[in-house]
Amino acid sequence: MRKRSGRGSEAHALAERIHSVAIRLLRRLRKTDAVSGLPGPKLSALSVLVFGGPQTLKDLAAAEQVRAPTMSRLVVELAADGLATKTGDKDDRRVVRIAATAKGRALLEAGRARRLDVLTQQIAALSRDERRVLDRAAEILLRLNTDG
Amino acid sequence: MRKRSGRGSEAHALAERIHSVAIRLLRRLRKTDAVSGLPGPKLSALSVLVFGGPQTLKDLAAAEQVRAPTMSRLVVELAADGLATKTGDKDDRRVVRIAATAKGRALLEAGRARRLDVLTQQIAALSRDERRVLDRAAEILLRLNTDG
DNA sequence: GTGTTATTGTTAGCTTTGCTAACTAACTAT
DNA sequence: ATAGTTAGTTAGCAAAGCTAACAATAACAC
Repeated sequence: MRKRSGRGSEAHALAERIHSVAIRLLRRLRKTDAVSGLPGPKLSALSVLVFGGPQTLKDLAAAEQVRAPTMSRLVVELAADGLATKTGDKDDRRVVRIAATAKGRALLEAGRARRLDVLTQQIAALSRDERRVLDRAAEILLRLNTDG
Repeated sequence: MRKRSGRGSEAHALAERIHSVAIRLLRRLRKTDAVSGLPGPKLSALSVLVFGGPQTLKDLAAAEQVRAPTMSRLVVELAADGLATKTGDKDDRRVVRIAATAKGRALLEAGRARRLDVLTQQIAALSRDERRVLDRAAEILLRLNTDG
């Protein structure tokens, strides 16, 4: 065990709390998957397609921090459900361009809204100051995730 | 599609960002599981045992927001690794009291530290103000999770 | 007391999502 | 041309979640 003190131990304790909160938050949200009809990872990938535009499989996998075979299967399943399309690239015939369909866009909005409904309402009930704190925290964590 | 405006849409957008950040954070942390030797959910259950003391299976499942059969299996596996023990209750012979072993306690600390090492270092590198924001955010989210 | 109901935990079997290893197809460079 | 690199897929495995069905025990009703 490494010795920790001062800022180190403080950072460690904070890391544990954030870790713990994130686990419980996602477990809670997952319970609504059955209602929304689309599990979290697919919803998340679809979201990247909708908001980030068409992507290659590689980029999509990177954006979702997942390996290529994992994303390959997710995309096959999204395509089977008519939520996304796979199109060969003209210039480089190895790559597959993946895009959300209109049905995918529609389902995304409905699905995400329902999945996040409780959380949305809870957040709406917070004070303006508390929402600002959450907003800034999300920004900071996003930065940490991307810097990697 | 429900119409959203004002505080509603703001809350919805914030909920999406938090959701997204949480997913990516945990995916990132999971990559170190192989190193720590113990996957996230087991580490998390062990943590509850260490910090919350011996528990029945039902309480442990509830604490981890997981169904009984899921926790049952996790506990069997923890016990197989010598990290936890299962003891029959004297008064009510249906219940099983689950406790962390010394080995479990030791591994918990080492494992969690390693799992959270990168995050800890990143947090330590933040400004004091940023750490305060994360701390408050964790507090708020914890409250939302528990109120649920 | 005896029969019914509720609670605790387990077993069996399914699903989803992640991985690595091994492969094909296609592009790049020497 | 030949070698190496890159994009994606396929196959097969493991972890972790679930429901349904069951056994054992406790609690309750009468």
